[in-house]
Amino acid sequence: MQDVLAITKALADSNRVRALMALREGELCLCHLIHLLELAPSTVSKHMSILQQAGLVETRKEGRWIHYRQADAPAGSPVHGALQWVQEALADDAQIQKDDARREAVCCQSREELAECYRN
Amino acid sequence: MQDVLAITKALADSNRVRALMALREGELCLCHLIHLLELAPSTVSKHMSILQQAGLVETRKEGRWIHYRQADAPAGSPVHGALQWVQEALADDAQIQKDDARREAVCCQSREELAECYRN
DNA sequence: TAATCGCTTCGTTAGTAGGCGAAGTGGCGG
DNA sequence: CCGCCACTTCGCCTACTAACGAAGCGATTA
Repeated sequence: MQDVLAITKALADSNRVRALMALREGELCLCHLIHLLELAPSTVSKHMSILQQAGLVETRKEGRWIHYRQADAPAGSPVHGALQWVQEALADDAQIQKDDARREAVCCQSREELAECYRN
Repeated sequence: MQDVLAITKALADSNRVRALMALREGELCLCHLIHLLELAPSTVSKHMSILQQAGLVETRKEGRWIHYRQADAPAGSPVHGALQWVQEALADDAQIQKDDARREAVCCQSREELAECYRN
């Protein structure tokens, strides 16, 4: 029960759902997600931590960057089912499509542009 | 997005999940659910209203009783997918199995026993 | 038609969750 | 090894949510 509730609670916030959907087509590091969601670094970090606790997201450390990706849980597991469900349910969502476009732009930004969010 | 969030928020509370799972094998009226969850009538009413708003449950009015049942949403819809997912994820859950046993007992209770929750 | 029944709505209270900025942590580069 | 960079943790504030009892509402029963 607790693991299921961790998943549903993680999915019960629009910013976390947007972040999770942004990871559909490959991994992103935190600064990408900060730009995508337009929230403070500490806020996004907390959101990703909640997604990770629920098992929906995994991380990969590369130097001082942390790359987030959707978890590749075994088929039939609650996490796998939840990821399948949310992606199918939001395939045509307007906000997600806006984010997809923005994701492209953000990924093309230079390291300097991405780092601005930490300095201001 | 909003409809998906309504579903995940509805599923992000253990009492609502328990109520929803109790409706797997047929409809129940509010007094049954009150006994099952051991909460105040107003609280259970609110929970069921949230599940209904999310489209996860439907109601049938019969006299002064309101029977709740799981929604039979079309296959492929977010609601259908969510119901499938939660039932698969919690098939072997300990709390749900306890509730299943309790459900049997509650359904056998007389109308007087069921009505006590409104009087005390 | 008056009383009762099953449920809902209202108002309140306590606990939780999301947001931010400031300070802390650990890995890299100069 | 000193400072910087990407990220996390902490402390605080605001807003929301779950819980309850009391009062209200529509439908049935007496």
